[in-house]
Amino acid sequence: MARPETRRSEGQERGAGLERIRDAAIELFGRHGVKGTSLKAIAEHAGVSPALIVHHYGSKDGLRVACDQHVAESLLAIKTDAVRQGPQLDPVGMMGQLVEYRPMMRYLAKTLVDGSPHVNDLVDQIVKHAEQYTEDGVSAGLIKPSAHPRARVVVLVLFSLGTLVLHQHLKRLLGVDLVEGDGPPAAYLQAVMEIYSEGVFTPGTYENLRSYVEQLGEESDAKGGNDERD
Amino acid sequence: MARPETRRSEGQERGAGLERIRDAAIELFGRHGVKGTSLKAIAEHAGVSPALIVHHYGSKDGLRVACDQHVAESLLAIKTDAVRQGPQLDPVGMMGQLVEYRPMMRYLAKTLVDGSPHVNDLVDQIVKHAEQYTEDGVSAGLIKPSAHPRARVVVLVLFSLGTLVLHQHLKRLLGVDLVEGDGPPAAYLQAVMEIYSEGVFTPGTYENLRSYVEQLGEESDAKGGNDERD
DNA sequence: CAGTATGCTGAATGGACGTTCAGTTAGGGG
DNA sequence: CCCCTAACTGAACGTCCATTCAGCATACTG
Repeated sequence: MARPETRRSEGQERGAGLERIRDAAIELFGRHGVKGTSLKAIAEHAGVSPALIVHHYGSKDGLRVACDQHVAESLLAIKTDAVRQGPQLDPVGMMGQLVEYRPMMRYLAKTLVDGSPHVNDLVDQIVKHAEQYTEDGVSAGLIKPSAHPRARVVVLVLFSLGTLVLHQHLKRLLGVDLVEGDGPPAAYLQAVMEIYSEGVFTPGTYENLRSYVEQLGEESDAKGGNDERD
Repeated sequence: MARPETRRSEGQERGAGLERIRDAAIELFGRHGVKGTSLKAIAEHAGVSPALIVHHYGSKDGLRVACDQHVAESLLAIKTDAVRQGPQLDPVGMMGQLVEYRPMMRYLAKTLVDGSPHVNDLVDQIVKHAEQYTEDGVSAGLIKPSAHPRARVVVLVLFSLGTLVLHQHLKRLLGVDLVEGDGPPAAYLQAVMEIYSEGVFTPGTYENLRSYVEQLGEESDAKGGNDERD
């Protein structure tokens, strides 16, 4: 090779590596999973050499941690930020509509399952946030009070995150894409809203199940295997 | 059926390989994911050599397909089988309590995300099953009728599968383990039941959101294209 | 008993991967 | 200008992995 004045072939500048690498990693980790993505692939996607990634992040795992942190911070920032979505029916479900955050949503959907500390922190804070949000809703008379407030919030958040994780199935079964769709996932939101508004069981069923479930509660109390958190 | 008494090194019998290998694979795939499990590890866990796995299943992917099939068939069998659990509040959530199926639950929880044809089929059939089950419930007056029956069923199934997939988080946040727990996941079931019985939103909120969500439905029907929201 | 199919293995192969390293290029401050 | 630092690379290394292969041992068949 001759010695060109600018060695970067196409518009690539020196020093833009760190973020570019991290974003490429989030993109590919989100699409093919961490184990399914090689440093070489990330390097190509970012227009750098594999060695540079290690130089910057120490190791593949170091890069993964950096991605975790960045995704957690970013998503938490816009969550805390504002109620950007009108009524926040299903915050997590709606967030995929914000185009800029789609790669992070994909990343979340993939990494929520193999559990890293930072992603766990993110989930914890989403729950915490939802707890506050729910309490406010109860005070404002928008949300019904609950006999098990914390458990309800946790379950609601996991419902929401769960459908995000399983968005491929939602797409296949309902034709609604939480991550790639170009509009609000209407059919999904309609169903969710109906469930959360009207419930699913009839009042009679409620009464029948109540005794059964309360009995469960007593059993597990007797066993003493339940620890309250925070 | 009588097996000859050939002693292998340590209690291992000849010819017991196929199932033993497949079960070991389900166990390890479920614990560490498919990409995170080597044939060597499976071989050791099954007490055979890696070569034998390939001999039987052709390739790692062949083994994976066999696992998919077996898990799908088994779980579908007991689902179709009977209502073994008293009131089937959350069939998927409760199924992990059946000790014999725990490895399969773990396997499901891991592989639901990276989507294989057989697992997709399984999900489809669970939905189909739930659709029937729900219709019956409606007829019997136990379950409220829905304006979007199919969407509601899909969402309910994905809620259930979603919490299964995220069972580690449920464990961390609520101390309830859907897969390893030794009793019914009481706190989880209580919350689920409350949500499904009473709903979450107050009637007033319902009315407010109704117009919003129905508007979504119209938009997606008309499909105008870009929607900018502040 | 001979022959063959089958369960099974150890060793070898080739490729992919994460990581290391020596060295090159550019930039900025003295 | 020189030197220091930091970005960056190609090549090499060692490891792990899925897969192949030749061959052994056992069981079945005629």
